[in-house]
Amino acid sequence: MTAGATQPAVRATLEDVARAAGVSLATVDRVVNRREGVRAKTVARVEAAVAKLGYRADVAAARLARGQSFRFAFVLPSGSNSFMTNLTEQVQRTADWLAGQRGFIDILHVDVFDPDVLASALENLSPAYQGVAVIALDHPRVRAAIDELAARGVAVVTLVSDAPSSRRLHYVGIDNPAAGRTASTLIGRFLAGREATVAVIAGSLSLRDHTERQFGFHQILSSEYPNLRALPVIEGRDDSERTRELTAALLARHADLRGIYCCGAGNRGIADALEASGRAREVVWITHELTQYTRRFLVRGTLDAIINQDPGHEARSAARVLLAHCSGEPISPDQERIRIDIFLRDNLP
Amino acid sequence: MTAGATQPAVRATLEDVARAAGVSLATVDRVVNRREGVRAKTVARVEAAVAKLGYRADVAAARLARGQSFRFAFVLPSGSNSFMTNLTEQVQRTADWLAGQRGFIDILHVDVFDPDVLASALENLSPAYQGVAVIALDHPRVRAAIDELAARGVAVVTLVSDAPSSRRLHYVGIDNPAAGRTASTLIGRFLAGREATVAVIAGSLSLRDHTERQFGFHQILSSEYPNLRALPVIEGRDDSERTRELTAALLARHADLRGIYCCGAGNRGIADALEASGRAREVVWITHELTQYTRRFLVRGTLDAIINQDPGHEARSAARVLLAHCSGEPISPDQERIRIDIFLRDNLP
DNA sequence: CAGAATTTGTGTTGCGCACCTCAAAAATCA
DNA sequence: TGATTTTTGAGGTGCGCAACACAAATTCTG
Repeated sequence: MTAGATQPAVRATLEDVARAAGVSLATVDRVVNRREGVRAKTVARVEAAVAKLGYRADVAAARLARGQSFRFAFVLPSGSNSFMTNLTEQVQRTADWLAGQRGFIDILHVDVFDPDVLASALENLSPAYQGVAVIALDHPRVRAAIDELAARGVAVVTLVSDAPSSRRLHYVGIDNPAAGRTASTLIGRFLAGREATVAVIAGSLSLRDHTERQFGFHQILSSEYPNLRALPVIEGRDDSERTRELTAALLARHADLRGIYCCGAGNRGIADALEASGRAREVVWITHELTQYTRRFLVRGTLDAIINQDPGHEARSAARVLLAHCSGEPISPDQERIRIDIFLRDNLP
Repeated sequence: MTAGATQPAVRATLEDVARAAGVSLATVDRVVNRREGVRAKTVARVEAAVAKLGYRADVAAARLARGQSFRFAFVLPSGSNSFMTNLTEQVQRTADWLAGQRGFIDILHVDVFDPDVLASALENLSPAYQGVAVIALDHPRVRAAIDELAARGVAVVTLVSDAPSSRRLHYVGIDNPAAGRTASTLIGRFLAGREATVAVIAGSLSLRDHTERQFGFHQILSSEYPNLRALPVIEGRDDSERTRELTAALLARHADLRGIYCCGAGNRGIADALEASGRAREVVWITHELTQYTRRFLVRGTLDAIINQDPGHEARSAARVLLAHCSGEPISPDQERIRIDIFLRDNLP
């Protein structure tokens, strides 16, 4: 048995460092908090002592002494599909957790799909907030509102849907073109060289994430799977009934339809149409977001794979990024990277 | 715009609760920390005040006042493949993080594949540790060692590899049979009904996780894909060279070999053999764990999918579970559930 | 070398809580 | 009713650190 670097049984305090460096507490404080007025030589002495003792500030004590607290706003959609409901619940849980860390989250519900409404919600946000997480829209007014918040010193993170050219601090969400490519590869591989027609159903092509997904999807489909022919993208407006009708029409018109990629919501409509047509098993259907419904469709075999982003991870990540930024701490990029999950029937959580 | 429940600007303190309940600080303290000697009526009054003010103990202040610190041992394998190297690095990072929370992690390197060595390492562990995370072996002596630790009041979590019938507190790792089923579905779907032979390569069938994976794999293969014929499991001992030879022999002997599932290590050997045979593109190869090598094979197209467990998540989860247990806090199960990641070329992180 | 500027030391306060002691008040019992 | 037990209050201490004021020591300037 080999022991790794064994740590001291109890942590070193600022006083230990002061003693070891032969300086006073105040000087150590000046050094560790990077204040002015300490000679380079003394700084070096203190830093040597810090390194030697392995001193690390006790974050609990530091936060307590600083007495700082944080207030964040999460701007979420008011009209809600299953995914957004999940997300809201996860944000609520994150808020409970953060309340123990002197952080407060207010959840504001807004019609985030109307750029003007969203923008004015952001513009009229109470100045009490040090940070904002928002399901953004890639629209000039929204971008301007985000930039203005940033200019006021408010940390803004975009959640799930990005506003790439804005001055937001960070984007918490998946790489949507990559998600589309993933869907394409799954359909291409599952169809394994067979000649067929493939349909793409989006909620709306004015939503940046849907557009990016279908872009990635078509990119791979056309370059890697010449045997597959993609139909023009259909917009189901994330509405189940409308999506059902569109899907039924597609199935009726195209006897060789073997693949459906849905890059938005409205999955219940697709499931209904597929099951009614009796072709559920021969059509490879891939969609986004694990919900109680998509889970059921996947288990039943109507749905072949789910591409998912974990709302719990996203909520926590947004909170961590805001908190870290406001307390001047670094973030660890690979913990905050939101993965593109693929769920088959067998690896459902 | 609708506002959710807006929280008070600044948290309520114990004193606020005392004032609101019309009792003294000491009594509030007795109630919130569940000490003896308070009348039921008073308890109710205090709890009502707590609820009304939304009081939540400031974890920073509480930890500071309690002055408690924790010491955990992580028992990791000394001989190391890429996955274990990654895991060790992630544990190291977790240790850095935990050091700010009055938690200390010592990493002990042990030959975890020898039950006797592992068991005696656990038996001889310093009593200074309140918690242990261990890559377990499902073996009577190891189980006994874990049970003894648990009996001594040490919290034990198994990491990556479980010892199911032991008295460990928690298992941090994936559901291995489900991972095997996932691999089976991927190979079955990618081969899409074609008649073919499929090989399974394990490190060793005495490793519980490898056995469970191949069990799940065969379960689905035989029930769902009658067109696929599985060869007897081969043991590559997680050694690249040996695995290369075995794979080359398989390829030479079976002209209709179209699928390989590797549920252990030795992937470099498989890649070499596949590429040397010129059949890399026609054979569907699925393996475990994202490493620098498997990533390269996947991008190149030799490998078709990676089934992964996130070592960073596992390291942090183990630490969180130990910390929560030792401070009597609850854990949130779905944050601690380790997912079975599927990586294709397109959704690599 | 005096005087000014810079650097360092001493000391204090308070963050919110846990934990302790001792006394006072209230409830219970005989 | 008085004696006993139970419950409550008041108050203090310290955890490790940040933040500040002010004095002392050191260095630099003319």
